[in-house]
Amino acid sequence: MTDFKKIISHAKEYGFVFPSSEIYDGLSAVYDYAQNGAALKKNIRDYWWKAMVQLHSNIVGIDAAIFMHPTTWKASGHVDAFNDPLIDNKDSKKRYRADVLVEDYCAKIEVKMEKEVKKAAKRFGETFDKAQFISTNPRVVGYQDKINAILKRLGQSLEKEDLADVKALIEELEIACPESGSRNWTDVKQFNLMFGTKLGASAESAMDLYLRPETAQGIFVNFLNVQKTGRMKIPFGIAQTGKAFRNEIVARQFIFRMREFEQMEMQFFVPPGTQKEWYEKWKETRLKWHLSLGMGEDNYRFHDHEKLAHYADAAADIEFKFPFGFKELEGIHSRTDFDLSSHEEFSGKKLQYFDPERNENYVPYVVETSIGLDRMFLATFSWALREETLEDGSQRTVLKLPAVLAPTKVAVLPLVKKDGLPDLAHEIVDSLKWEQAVAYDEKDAVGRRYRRQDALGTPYCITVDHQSLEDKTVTLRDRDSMKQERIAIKELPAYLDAKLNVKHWLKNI
RNA sequence: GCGGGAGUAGCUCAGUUGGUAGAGCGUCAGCCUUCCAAGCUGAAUGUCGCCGGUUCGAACCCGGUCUCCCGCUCCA
Repeated sequence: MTDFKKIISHAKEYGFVFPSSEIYDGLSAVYDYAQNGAALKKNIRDYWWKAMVQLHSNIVGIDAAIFMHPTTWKASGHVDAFNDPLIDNKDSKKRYRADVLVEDYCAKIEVKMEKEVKKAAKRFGETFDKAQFISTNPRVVGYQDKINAILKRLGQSLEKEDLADVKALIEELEIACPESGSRNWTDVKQFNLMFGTKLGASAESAMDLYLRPETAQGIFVNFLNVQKTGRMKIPFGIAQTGKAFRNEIVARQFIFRMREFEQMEMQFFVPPGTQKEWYEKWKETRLKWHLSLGMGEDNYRFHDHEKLAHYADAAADIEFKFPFGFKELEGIHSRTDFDLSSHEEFSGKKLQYFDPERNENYVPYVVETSIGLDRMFLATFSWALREETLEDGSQRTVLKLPAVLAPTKVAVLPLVKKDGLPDLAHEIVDSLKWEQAVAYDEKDAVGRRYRRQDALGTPYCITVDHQSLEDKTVTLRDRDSMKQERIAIKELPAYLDAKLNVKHWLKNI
């Protein structure tokens, strides 16, 4: 594994990833995919789409808009979950969610209250009436009233977005930083992780909108449309790739966490009660997809969530060993019927499926697979980049991308640029370009051209020499082994197809 | 958001006590034709991140600002 800085500069130098608007000093946590990066990204996307949509007769793909009706985000829980009031402690420099600080404070009172109840239980023994005690003991009632008052005030302040009062509450309760014990707080600031924008050109008639923070909701709101028009029978899936946007407080680590990013998602709709087995099945299926690329079993691991999001009854990540450690690459979530039920509630429309086998209507349960395309790009790119020391002691930089994903599959190189070799090379380019991404290069010594293609991740180089003119054969050089073999020009399409066709890569999935 | 470090050619980096910029690699053109970078000749490319200040004079000193990296924090 190469060091992270090297990866970033290689991505820039060889036309994979550029900082956005670089001539204006860039834009924080926004990057552009360049000529080779866009090709690699597209190949990853296609590889996913083929595995998920094309190879599954019961999964279809859609492309929902980035803008959605604002109520969508109320139903999904994002308006609440992605809106955090945060406060910093000036001494410890730690940041907390202001509401959590207050809630933790209440939890402490509750602990005291329980102690009181336990003590009483001991004292009264058999005759202890717990409910009676809680509702009549003045000290316990006092605790309860206090908790209720605090939470009520917190709720109201958050509702009104009265952040000054949230701070006042923290100060009045004399809540101290758990780390430093200090009560030296900053003001409470509201962080909204969703990007807001306006629909409508004139200010008065404009409607507040959000750029979608996840693509999943575009699938949920279309659930019934797809089910009916596609005559889909449960279990079935809807897949989608597309951009999502999050106003991360800290977005960093190159393209790992960007404010604008692309997701590849599939929501799989199943009968209630069967979600657990489908969850396990998709965990396994998705891991197989990753392993099919040959980037090493040891570089992946599952991480099961202890703490679950508001919509999930089970969740796991597939983590990949990035240059900065194991990090989330893909999530598999059992989302229950939370989303569809919530959309039913907010829209007043039924989002149910009639199951002829069960002879009943129900809101399906959902198992989601969600992978970050940019993260997959970074995983692939960082895994592939190597500095190799060869047997003769010389060095080479090589990008060992899985061949099926490489931006350029074949480079055709005339050994020298005379004697008609370029003409034959161009003929070969023209014959191959319908099936493969092909490059042509005649500049510099052929060894140097091999190294150039190595750095770009091109898996095969075809060299046209003088013998080629006589017997219509060329040499074919393999990027990883650097070995060459002589092959007839007319055999090239079949040879390349055997190495590069997606079906050979995905056959075990 | 806090703390630390850094921004000079496409990349990696020099640049002395302030005197208006260099190297290596890469790129381009040509020569040479040789199957694994670093042969020869020539060339292009910089408002020294940006703005302001001090100074006769700023890549260098001062202030501000933007961006990137590391750690903390936050997030799925």
